[in-house]
Amino acid sequence: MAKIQALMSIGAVSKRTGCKIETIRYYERAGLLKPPARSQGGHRHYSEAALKRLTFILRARQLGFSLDRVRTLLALADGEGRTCDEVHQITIRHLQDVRAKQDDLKVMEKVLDEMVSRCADGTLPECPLIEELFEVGPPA
Amino acid sequence: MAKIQALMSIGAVSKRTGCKIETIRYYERAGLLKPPARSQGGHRHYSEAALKRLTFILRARQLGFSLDRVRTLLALADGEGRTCDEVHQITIRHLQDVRAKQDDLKVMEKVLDEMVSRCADGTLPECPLIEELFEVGPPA
DNA sequence: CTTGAATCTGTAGTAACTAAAGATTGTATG
DNA sequence: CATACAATCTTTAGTTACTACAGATTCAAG
Repeated sequence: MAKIQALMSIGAVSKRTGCKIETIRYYERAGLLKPPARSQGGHRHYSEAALKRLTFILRARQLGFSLDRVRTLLALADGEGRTCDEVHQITIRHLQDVRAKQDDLKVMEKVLDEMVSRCADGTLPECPLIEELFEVGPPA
Repeated sequence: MAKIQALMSIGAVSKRTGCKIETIRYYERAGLLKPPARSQGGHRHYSEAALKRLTFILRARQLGFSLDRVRTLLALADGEGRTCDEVHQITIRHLQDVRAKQDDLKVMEKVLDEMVSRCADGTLPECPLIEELFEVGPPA
């Protein structure tokens, strides 16, 4: 009673997901994708389920989850006892990380913007930008 | 007519800059810091100028410049023909990168925030967060 | 002079891939 | 069926910016 499944080559999966072949193999090595069926010659053949799993990984990566967190997320999705609570926790924590990163970048942006405007045209022989970076004290 | 200079050990430089010893040596290997003077026994001795240079690197890194860009910046600072213009260009480009990264993070934040609020309490047996990530179409 | 802290070099590990070499397999066509 | 060529295979090394050892010296204080 096994379901009839159309299996895909790694190239086909790559095309359908936009994920490079090497990366797919890398995810397998990294334990995120289960080792797929093989042809007699050893070529990988993927099921639709495997493709879905890869999509999950790709989506999570797009959202900035580390591979390690993706691994955890997948483990939760795999295990029966998925309470949703842990997933919730991980996502919240990640959201906090994303916000913290934004704050860092905002600070960078501000300083850079000030530096650039202080040196608006780039025609001076001495460079205020460089001087600023060389200053020993804290940034203006 | 050489200037009298108080030389510092690598540990002293580390303490004054907050940069780890290994990182200082790494910057030397990476060609960002010039090989310093050595004692007879081979220990590094740094001048104030070297410390300033390290400060420059650290400051630029804090602002998110890649080591490669820092290298370029230092080369410009070193060379006589520093018009400031190139420095200006690099900084502007970097500022654009910083802004682009912020935009990416904003998108992530939005999606994550929506996901979390859709799954507010984490008490459900099935997890909307997980389901969402498994969806094959584009994210909501 | 002796100890203990500091430093030395060199290698390997981290994250998340990417690339390339060289061998093998799969498949389309004559 | 033969053959050519594309696709895939494994393994290894490169990337970025460090960090962390191990084992050998060297420095500085008492």
